[in-house]
Amino acid sequence: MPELPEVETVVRTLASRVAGSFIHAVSHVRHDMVTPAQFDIAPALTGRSIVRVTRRAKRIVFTLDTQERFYIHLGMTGRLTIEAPDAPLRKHTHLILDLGDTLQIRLVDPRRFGAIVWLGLTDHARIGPEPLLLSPKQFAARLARTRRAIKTALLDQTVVAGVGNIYADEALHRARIHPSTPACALSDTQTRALNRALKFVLNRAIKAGGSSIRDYVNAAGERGAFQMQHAVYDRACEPCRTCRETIVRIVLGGRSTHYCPKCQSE
DNA sequence: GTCGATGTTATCAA
DNA sequence: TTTGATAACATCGA
Repeated sequence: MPELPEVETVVRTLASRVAGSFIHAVSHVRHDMVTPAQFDIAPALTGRSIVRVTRRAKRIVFTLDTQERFYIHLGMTGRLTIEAPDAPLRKHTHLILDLGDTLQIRLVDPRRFGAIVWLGLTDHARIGPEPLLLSPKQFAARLARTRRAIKTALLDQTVVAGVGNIYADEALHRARIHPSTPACALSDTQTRALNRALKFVLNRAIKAGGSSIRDYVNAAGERGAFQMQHAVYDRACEPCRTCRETIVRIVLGGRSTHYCPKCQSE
């Protein structure tokens, strides 16, 4: 579900409501979703205040009054929502932060591919740069280092951090690049086009509140609308919105990949 | 009931 | 070192 635009939307809908809040209690902790493995997250959070909520790649980062931090990753099916304490408990609720009489933050994640990661005062492990802040030159240099298919390289979080299956396909279509092209074989013109396309698509998706294909909702429980604007993702066998050619679905690096054979010829 | 698919990523082996 | 395959999991639809 959640790639950079979805996570950004969750952060935006969450931050203003919970920044400055005191954490009264922590419950429903699913301990096998917590990293480090034996870390007891509840006492670390209880009695702290949330100073701010920010995004790094697909991670929702909470900074506490102690300057310690933790982040939540939503995996494929995670939802992080603001709820009233008396709201019915959804199945697969794996964390509840009690922020007072009227406010809770709840993590619901059926597949449990998400994670609750305590950082403390340490930094994030090494992941790639934010795609929205990346210069064409930096972008080209990172892509030149790998021979994998460009689609696969875009999904590698150490190359750029935050792009997932939807926005990789969408950006490649916009840049008119075939997803199987080796990353290191892209021309200067192509890497520049892809850099621009990636930023354009991500910014557009953020404006639309993200893509809701199935589970994704923002912190207020609302769906995104960007799926209405998808050029190729989840549109196999449908006509390309640019040229009317039929969109094709293939599997690349184990992930379904959608492209237009005419706009994105090899 | 079975099979294959789903927006992610850590881990392992070649 | 790099990269491809697999597993972690629940749910839905054919």
